[in-house]
Amino acid sequence: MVAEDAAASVIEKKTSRSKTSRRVRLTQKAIVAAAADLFARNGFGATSLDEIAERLGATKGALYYHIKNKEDILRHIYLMVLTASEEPLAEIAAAPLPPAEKLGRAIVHHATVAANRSPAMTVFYREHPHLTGPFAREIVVRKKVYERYFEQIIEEGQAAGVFSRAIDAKIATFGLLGMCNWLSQWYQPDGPYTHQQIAAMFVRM
Amino acid sequence: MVAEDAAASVIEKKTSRSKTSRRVRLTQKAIVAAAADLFARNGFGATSLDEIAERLGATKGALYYHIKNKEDILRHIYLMVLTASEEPLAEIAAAPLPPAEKLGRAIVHHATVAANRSPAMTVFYREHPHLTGPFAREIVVRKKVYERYFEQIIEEGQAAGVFSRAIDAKIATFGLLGMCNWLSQWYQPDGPYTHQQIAAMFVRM
DNA sequence: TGACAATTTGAACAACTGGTAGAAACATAC
DNA sequence: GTATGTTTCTACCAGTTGTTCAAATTGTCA
Repeated sequence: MVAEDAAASVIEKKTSRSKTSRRVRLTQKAIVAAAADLFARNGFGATSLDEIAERLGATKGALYYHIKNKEDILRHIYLMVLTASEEPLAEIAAAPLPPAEKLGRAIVHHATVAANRSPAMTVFYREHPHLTGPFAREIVVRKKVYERYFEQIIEEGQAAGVFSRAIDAKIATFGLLGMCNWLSQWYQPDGPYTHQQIAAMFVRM
Repeated sequence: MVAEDAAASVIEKKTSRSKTSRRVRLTQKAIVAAAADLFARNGFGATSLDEIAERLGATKGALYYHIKNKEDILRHIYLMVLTASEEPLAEIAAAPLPPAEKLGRAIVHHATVAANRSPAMTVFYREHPHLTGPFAREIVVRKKVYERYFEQIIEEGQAAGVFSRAIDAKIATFGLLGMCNWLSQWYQPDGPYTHQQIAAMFVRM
């Protein structure tokens, strides 16, 4: 019944469009945002270009003026997430701060990205098998670089004697990232805690 | 070219099969296992029944003798994961142990499931939107029950004064589960650590 | 206004999808 | 051997998919 309602509203849009004789203004950004939402909800393989176009009040053919193909949309989602994640983390890692403070800020940053870009983030950690060619390899590399920042901060802390050496830095990194990434699966902005509060609890852990 | 090779090998199989006049023996278990692997790799929506049949050296039509439809396969994967997860955790939660020991065992158990049933586990946390009807609701409920066990153990520990009250039990649960679930994304059985060792490190965290 | 570029449409396409029906191959018991 | 029930194969259907493209529409600016 939800699907029927959605379909009905689209028909409404279409008829009102033909009345006012106005067409929709598409942008690459809007396409990527709508697609991220649908990919997160239904998966890349199960989302059709028709659905994406429908949500934007346009037709499938129009999409191809702004994007190369379906995978191209996915590529843009990955670039979006990466550009929002990498730079701030690199700054934190390079800042002249004690390791504990660095780690805290890094976790807050990552949790913020996970909470804010929720749909894109969900896609990011789900649909990488659908990326092909050199771009797929690039993403793997950049993901590893990203993880490496956390690892280095933890190693720094261990060398300085503020973090326990009982836990391997790699495993600790995966554990921390796992906690944060899992956020995008359950976090609701209108819940009892903000993502900053949650990040603070993670830091304490 | 990969697809062509695969197609070629199938033709080979078919001809050799008709030569030796032997057909494949299918079981529901084998179908579900093969499907879990493909779903984990390519996603539910992007995996066709032809591919599943191909991997088993059979044809699509034969699958339908053992399963009701495509979603039915997904249902079996979910039941597999749940039956392997629920009972042991319930036992741990009910055992007369100190909360710290309970939590440790629960984490080890969950990490073990995440590491062992890796493909099924990946599917479990990815493809729930493709479950429909009452079964979908049942899964949500059983997932929540599962999480509730962890929450209760933590609350127990907080009441006994062994765990810090600074962290909300719900958030702590999501954090711990996040760490473990993330395992299925990166854990390799031939890596430097066993899943027990990793679980032990998580417990220490 | 008119001309030219930017944008959208709508139809067509080949390939593929989940699902079905009935014939064919098999195993088992007699 | 035949008869019977189980399992797999082949061939097909109707619907959907990503992608292309000429034609139609809109925006822009002289």
